[in-house]
Amino acid sequence: MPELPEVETVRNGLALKLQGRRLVRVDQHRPDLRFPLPIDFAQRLTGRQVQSLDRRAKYILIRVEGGLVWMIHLGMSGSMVVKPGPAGRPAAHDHLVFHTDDGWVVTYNDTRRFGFMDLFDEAAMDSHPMLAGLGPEPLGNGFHADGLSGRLRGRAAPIKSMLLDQKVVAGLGNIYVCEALFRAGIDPTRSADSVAGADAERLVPIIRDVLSEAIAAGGSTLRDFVQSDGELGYFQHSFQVYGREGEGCGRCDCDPAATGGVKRITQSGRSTFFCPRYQH
DNA sequence: CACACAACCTGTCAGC
DNA sequence: TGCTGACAGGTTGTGT
Repeated sequence: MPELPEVETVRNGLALKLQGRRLVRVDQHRPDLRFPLPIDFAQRLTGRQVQSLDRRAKYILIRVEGGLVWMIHLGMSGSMVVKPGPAGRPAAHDHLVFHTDDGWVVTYNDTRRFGFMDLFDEAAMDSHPMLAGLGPEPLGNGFHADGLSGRLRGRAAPIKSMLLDQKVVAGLGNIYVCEALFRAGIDPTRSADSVAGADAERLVPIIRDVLSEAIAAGGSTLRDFVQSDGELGYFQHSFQVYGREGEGCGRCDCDPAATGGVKRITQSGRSTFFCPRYQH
């Protein structure tokens, strides 16, 4: 499911219901997600007030009373859905259920269990292994052409793979990398090094635009992704290449029946969608 | 060090 | 209907 826009959408929805509320009960239905949950996770969260919700890359970082940070990563299939209580029977893969003092119920569901959570002291944030070493936020001031070029220069790996690397830029995933490279007319198989310079300069604002538009649309809804309020994001209707193998790309006037349209290839084990006639 | 690939886990869909 | 294989939005760890 979730790349930066989806995680931001979830953070927003959670903030509306959780900020300032106290967690009066936490039901934990299994000891682990992708990794073991911290010792006494549910017990340590119970009774604490939620202070603020932030996002870094694809992580949701929730400050709770007592100087703790509750970290959530949704993995591929995780969701946090908020509903008015009381809670019914947990559905399949409802691994954690959080109850607020004003009667809302937040359920973490994750079929594939690639997601994970942590709970640690605020002071340990900078050195947290999942957060240290992340690249700049693509929507922040720290993301700029000079910096991006610096990280791409000398790298032989394909630009597609480099942009998926969270150390290069934090928060992009398979969909938005494909879409950004398409909009920029950059062939995903080109070496990262060859994109440093003028192409990186064009790419930076395009990445910002794609992400901003997706956030404004409430993210993309694929398969079972739902926002925390149960609404559906609709940015998937704006995809120009992702998931559109064989269709016309809409930018070049090629006839998909004759040229094959959008192509799907595999790079570093992930599907890449692109138009070989429009992207060079 | 840089890069490719398998693994983690479950579900769905296409093809036979 | 049922089986098999491919594939799915991410990240980590291993191997070359």
